[in-house]
Amino acid sequence: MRIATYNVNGVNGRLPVLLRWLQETTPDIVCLQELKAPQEKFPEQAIAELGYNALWHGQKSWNGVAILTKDADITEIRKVLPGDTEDTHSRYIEAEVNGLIIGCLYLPNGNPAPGPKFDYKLKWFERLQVHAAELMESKKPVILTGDYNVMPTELDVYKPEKWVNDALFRPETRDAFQKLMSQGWTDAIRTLYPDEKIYTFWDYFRNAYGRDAGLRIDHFLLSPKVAKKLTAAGVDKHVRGWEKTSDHAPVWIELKD
DNA sequence: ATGCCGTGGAAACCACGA
Repeated sequence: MRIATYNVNGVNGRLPVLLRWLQETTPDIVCLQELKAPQEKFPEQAIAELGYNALWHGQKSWNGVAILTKDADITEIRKVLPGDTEDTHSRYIEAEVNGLIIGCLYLPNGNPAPGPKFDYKLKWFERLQVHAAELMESKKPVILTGDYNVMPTELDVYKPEKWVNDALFRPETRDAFQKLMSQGWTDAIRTLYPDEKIYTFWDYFRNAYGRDAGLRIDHFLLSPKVAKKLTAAGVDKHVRGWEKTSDHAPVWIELKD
């Protein structure tokens, strides 16, 4: 079974790219972030024509997350991350698919840091830690995947020294990610490729993709029951080279049945 | 050192992204 995550950076603006990638790789479950579309503007029919059921939580202009399943039932568990009734951003959606719990997240960027946006990022991270701990305690098979907006280590940044004061790489951010990991989650890509330079995002300008000046910020966190089934993981890097493409590339894992 | 590109939405510019 293949599960993928993809920050599409505008689900309607990138629809041809999304559909082409879905047809090419036919993942069984897909998590999308940055829909940048209100609930009623999600391209449900075009996606259904490729055989995908969908749950989504849209928002006008910004954010927005979705979970797609190919030929499988999908049951909504929640559409908001618990812990702050004042939070209006569509950044989390969670569903059950064939007994598997899928949490699809778009963690706040947090720049400029320090400042209120960075405070929001760290608070969101704390809420994620609380919720992730509950999921871990449930002993169920759980996948928490999406755009974490965190480079966990220096290996995940093309020029670490240039990013130390950035909200995606500051010590507070990396500490929060490590604290989450210490609950017992497995970083799928880094576990299979402990020493390789692997990126999931390249800026649009300064020829970042051509220079491979990238970041690894889209992650798959697996609970122990899922980690045991992990057989492969990777990045569909070539998709970043397509016309009218997102600045992120899709990331995927393979699980044995 | 830098939003240099790109999106969506409103209004021919702005907020936002990493």
